[in-house]
This record gives sequence, structure tokens and C-alpha cells, in this order.
Amino acid sequence: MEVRTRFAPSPTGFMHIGNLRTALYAYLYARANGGKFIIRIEDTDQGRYVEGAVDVIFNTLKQAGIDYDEGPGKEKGGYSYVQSERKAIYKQYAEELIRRGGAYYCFCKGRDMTDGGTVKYDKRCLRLSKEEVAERLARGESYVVRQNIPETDGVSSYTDLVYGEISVAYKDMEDAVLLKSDGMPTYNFANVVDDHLMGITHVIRGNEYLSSTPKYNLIYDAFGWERPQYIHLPPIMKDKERKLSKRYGDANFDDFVKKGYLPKAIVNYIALLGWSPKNNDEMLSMEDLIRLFSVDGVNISPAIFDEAKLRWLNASYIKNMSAEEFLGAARPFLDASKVGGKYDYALLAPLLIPRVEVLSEIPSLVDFLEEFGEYDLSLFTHQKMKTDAAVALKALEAALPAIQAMDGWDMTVLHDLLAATAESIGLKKGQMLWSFRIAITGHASTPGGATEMAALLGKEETLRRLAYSIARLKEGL
RNA sequence: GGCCCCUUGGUCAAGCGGUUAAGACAUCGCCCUUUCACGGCGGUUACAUGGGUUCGAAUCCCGUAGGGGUCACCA
Repeated sequence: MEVRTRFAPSPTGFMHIGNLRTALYAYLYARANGGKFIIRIEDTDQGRYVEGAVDVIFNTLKQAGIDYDEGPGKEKGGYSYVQSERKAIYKQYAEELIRRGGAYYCFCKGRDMTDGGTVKYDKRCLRLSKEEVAERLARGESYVVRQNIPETDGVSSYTDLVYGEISVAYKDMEDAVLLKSDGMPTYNFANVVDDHLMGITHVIRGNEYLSSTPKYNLIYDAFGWERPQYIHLPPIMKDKERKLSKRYGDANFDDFVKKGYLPKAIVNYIALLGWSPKNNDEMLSMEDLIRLFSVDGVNISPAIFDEAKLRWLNASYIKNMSAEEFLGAARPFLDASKVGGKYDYALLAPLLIPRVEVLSEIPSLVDFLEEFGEYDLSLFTHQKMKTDAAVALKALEAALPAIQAMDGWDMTVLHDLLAATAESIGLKKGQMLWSFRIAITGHASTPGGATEMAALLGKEETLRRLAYSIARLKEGL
């Protein structure tokens, strides 16, 4: 039988990392088994609907490289994949479930609360006579439909493909509302009906549904439908206690993209949170994931989101990029920095690629090209290079005229020139280059060596900064 | 509180009765190097806890502790 999985988000705002992972696993499971991946929008809560949220979901999936076979915009079965458009279907099935004894009309308004928590609904409307129900319905009284959990001592069990056998006793289940008084179904009902109607064979979702699944299975049973397989996923945590969630900020896919993480790296990382391949590989493309994904690699316990590891993966992806690919992704960040548009990006790219972990670091790495002056003279002191301000002054005063006399601006020539100058005044090449780099950048660490920085600055600016630094040194000594 | 579930280094994560308990990130040290990176090499760090079962337990069973989930006309 063909495997069919689905991702069924509620359009309530942004695409959370946890949801994305659920979508990814459902997608991978379908693809790994030659099956179909379906998207269904669960918007039965009119109060929670957020304008534009559906677009966010589709944009995110697209950026993440997750495509789908059926869903909004790709209707296949002659029906909608948006639950709010399926209202009539749920009503029809609710009525059938009532006929089959799996549910009943309920006219109760509130419920009794005690301070020990909620008490189970007492099923009082189940005892209503057929006549009374018909009469109240005819009168137009508002009602809900409740699931009728057996009153016997039984248990409902199922085997989750990740967690193994789960059993819950009937007495621990409640007669949940299936159809709300506004005619919309609840998740409890819409899910079962749609998963069945859409032929879903494997239900993949967060483990918050682990203990309510037996209840849903009772609905399948009452209808005489075949139950699907279940794959419940452990949560992604912010720390040991807290789930990664919107409440704690920055857990949305878009936020990570804005911060300069590559979609491929994000997808790769979250694939590894809660699952691992047999072969231990960590850099995995979508094709690799599809090839390697299997449910026995899915982990059972929560995983804490570790941004440091995401950074590492992101950096690895960047290192594998060509200069062109890198600039394609990095250009917006370069444009937004102080050097925006002013330097030869092609010269910057190879210097940045091994140094950038997250694209948003780019400005802090290159801004010194535009910002220069008033740096700390102690930067000239370097133990290992045997340099200090006095050595630097000597080196720079010899270098300045030599560079002025240079024809053109060739870095090989400059390098040799500096080396020769150093030798002529009894200094080591390293002493010259260290001093020179500090003098033209004013920074202890720069994205490249002395000549690379000089190349970026150009001859004129290099000479200007050199002259400035010599003056600073003189006044400092 | 009832019910369901979870527990290997700081983090991810192999492991499914016999291993010197993998690997990765992070961290520390060394090497490379005209800085910083990259890269290379090496080190530190783990089976929550108490009982069983067994010749033998990270692996099986029970309890304890800690944590999560759920108990809505939200999903």
C-alpha cells in the first residue's frame, strides 16, 4: 500500500522550528518510502486565524526545499484541503458517528470545576431520550457533539512506531467535544475524519498527542475504519525544562534566515535534532536525508536546540560555496554594512568565506575598511612577532617612501618590497608585516593579511593610513 | 493531583546482555601561519539513583528522584 503522510499546520502566525521539523520528517518519511506528502490547513478555530499565515507556511516549506503532492493549490481528490471549507463533511460524519453510538448530542453549557482540576464530564446528555434530543434539536437549541467513551473497564492501546506500545484506560479518557456549537469540528474529530478520507497511512506529529491518540483510535474503530500507523516525535527544547517556542523568541525559521543562516543548513540541523542516520554523516542534503531517513533512527527523548552546532553547520555550508554562490547570499549583508557598494566584493568574498559562520557577522568583519583612526597603539606590541611601537615606527618610516616609489599596485610586488625593506633596516619580515597591517587597519585581527588588506584599500588609502599611523607613533613615543 | 512519556559528557548522538562506552559541536592544548580564520593532531568530560534478574547489565524488570506532555467548544 502506498504511504501517505501529511503536515497539518494551523495558520496561527509564524513557522516555528519545531513545526518545520515535523513537516520535514513527514515529508522525508513519504519520500523515503516512495509515498505521497499532503498538506492540510487546520483552521477550525476561527478566533486564532492570522491573516497571511498560510502564505508564511508555504513560503517556508518552499525555502526549506519541501515540496508536496496534494494540498491547497494541488487539489486531487475533488475536495478541499482546508478544514474550514469542509464543515459540511464533518457534520455528516458526526451524525453517522452518533448513529453508530460513538458520539452523542450534548446541550450542556459549562461544566463543573473543582479546585483539584477539571472533573470529567458526567455524560448526562447521553442519558437523554431520543425524543428529547429530537425535540431540543428541532427547537434550535445550541449543541455540541461529544465522543462517547465506553463506560467499561477496557483500555485502548496502539503501537507507536517510535514510542512502542501506549495504553490508556477508558476511565482516564473524557467525552471530548467533536463538533463545536458553531458547527466547526475540533482537532479531535477533524483529524480523524480527514486523515481517513485523505488516505493518510502514517500520522506524524508532536508527542503532545501521544496520550490522546487512544481516544482518536476509538473513533476510527466506531466508524469501522482502519487505524493509521503513528509516529510521534519528541519535542525540541530550549533547555532542559522549556520547549523551544515562540514565547521564548527567535525560534522561527524566518528569524534564522534573517540572522544569516542558510535554509539548507537550518533544514540539515533540525533533521539531526531527534534523528540520526546509521552512517554518522552530519552534512546532509535533502537528497541524502531522503535516502537515509528511517523511523528507527528517530529518537525518543527531547533534544535541546544548540545554536553553536547550527553555526558550525552553517559555516561548513559557507565554506563549500563558490565565491559567486557566497556573494549571492552575502550581498544583502555587505550592502547593509559600512563598505556597502564601495569595495570590490569579489576581492572580499574569498577572505570572508573561511571566516564567516553566520552572514550577519559580515558587517563587523569589514566595517574597519571604512572606519579608521584613534586605534590603540599597544596593538603594535606582539610578543611572538617581537614587535612594539618603536619597531613599528622604524618599519613604517622605511616602508612609506618605498611604497610611494612603487609603480602600480601589485600585491606580489608589494610583498617582496616590504620584505626587502625589512631586511635593509635589519628587521624580520614578520615584524614589518605585522606593523604594516596594524598601521593600515587599526585592528588586531582582520580578515586577511597585510597585503590582502592593502589590496582592498588601494594604494592611495594605504599611503594615507600609513602616514597617519607614523604620525600617531611619533607623538606616542 | 490522575494518566501517558522521557533520563548516555555542557549539547546532539551511537549503543539494543559481554565494547578500552563510537562520532559530531563546544571547550582546552599543540602544529601550521605575516593577524584572525581555515586546516591538522591531541586532551578533559557521560550511562540520574536504589534494588533485582543474569556468569555478566548503559542495555531486561521494579521502585525512587528529576523533567516533559495531557486532562479546552486550542490545535
